[in-house]
Amino acid sequence: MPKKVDPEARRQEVAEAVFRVARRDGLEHASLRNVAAEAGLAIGSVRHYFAGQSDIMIFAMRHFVDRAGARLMEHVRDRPAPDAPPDRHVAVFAAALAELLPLDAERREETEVWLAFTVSARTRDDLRPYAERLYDETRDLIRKVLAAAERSGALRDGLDPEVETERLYALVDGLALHGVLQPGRLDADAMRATLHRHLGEIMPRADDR
Amino acid sequence: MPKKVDPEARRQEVAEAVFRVARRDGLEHASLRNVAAEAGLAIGSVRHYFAGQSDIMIFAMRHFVDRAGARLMEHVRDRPAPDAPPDRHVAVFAAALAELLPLDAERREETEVWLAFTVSARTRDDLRPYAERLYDETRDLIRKVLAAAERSGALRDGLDPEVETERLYALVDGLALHGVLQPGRLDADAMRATLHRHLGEIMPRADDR
DNA sequence: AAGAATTTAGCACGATGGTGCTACAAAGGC
DNA sequence: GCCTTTGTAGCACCATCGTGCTAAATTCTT
Repeated sequence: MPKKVDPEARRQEVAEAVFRVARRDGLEHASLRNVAAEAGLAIGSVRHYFAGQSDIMIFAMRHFVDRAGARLMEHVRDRPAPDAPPDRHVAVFAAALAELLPLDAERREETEVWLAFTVSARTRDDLRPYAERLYDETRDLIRKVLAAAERSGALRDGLDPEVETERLYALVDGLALHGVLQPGRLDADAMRATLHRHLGEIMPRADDR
Repeated sequence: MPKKVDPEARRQEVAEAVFRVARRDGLEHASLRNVAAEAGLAIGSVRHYFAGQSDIMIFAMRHFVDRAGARLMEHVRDRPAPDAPPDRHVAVFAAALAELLPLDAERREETEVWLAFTVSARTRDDLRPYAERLYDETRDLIRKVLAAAERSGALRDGLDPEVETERLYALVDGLALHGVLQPGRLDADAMRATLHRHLGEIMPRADDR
């Protein structure tokens, strides 16, 4: 037998190459040849682990959604003790939401990949299920953040949970979109300031202006 | 001479064909051949009005930005009399911002095209200037909306204009993004409700819940 | 009616893309 | 040492794409 190779690890390496190409040149340039070159592999080698080109895309997107989704779920676990002061809660909420913004290099990369895939999925049936899953999971995270805020007493009274969920979700994704598309006009500090402004408004005791 | 043809009108027809292809199949499928077929023209015919493929893209995006920008600017003109009641002002603001959301078929189409171009411009130097222009113009519209709200007395006191501009802008674009990418999960009413919720918060007298 | 310019049509070439298929290399079991 | 399995490499084919170029069709002007 040849070199022992973990096929799953190989596939993930290829997926990483897809991400790099998508970020640098756009997802439309993630051809078999370009991806193989980016991964430092021969075309035939890549094809040994994937049935075809669309399988690469599907795997890459699934891999991305899995990773991002898992990391989001960690934030649902790592919530502070119920009797912690509201300020502490708000800080944890802000950290969870910051995970969705391109605030540093790593999260910028992830946001760029997210945008490429999620937009592509609009016109690609084979990718849409994963985009929907990520959308639902993210929305769920935000809903849970708001629910936790309410339980901890940090949240303002009289807010409609559904509307506030969509409002916060839209705000975060809008910031992410702007941060990725116009990096020169919206830097990390501005994104943070905007997010904190919003949180300060719906969680008045944490008004940190 | 052959049929008298207005070259500019022809170019715009081609641009419209680009929009249709981009919405249906994605901008990456807006090839010379596909666009020509969509426009009901022969390839050579299209090429008579454009120097090359990238010129088509550039013209199409410029055409889109011009149209969208002009329509946005109309809303800056059509503001109510300064002495109109604040509620009237808020209604006008909401109408201006609704122009940016996929609330009906026409604006949905426009939002889909906007997303395709604006995302593509991230990795295409030749399109980026137009994306930046549209970004700036839209941000300006929102800044002006907030400034007008302040003058009319509808806006809450003590708000930072820059932060509120970015917050409202991110909210609107986030809603537009979600509305276009997840049409089944965020309908027009939900978008309207979310926008009005936000406006009601920063313009307290128009609280329409 | 004739000529001329504009518009339309399309061939041909090279580049790039996905994919079927074959050939070779490597390494563990016998 | 040999064979079998797994991984690597790549050729060949067809489709699509942009583009240079040529040719035909059309209709206005004279």
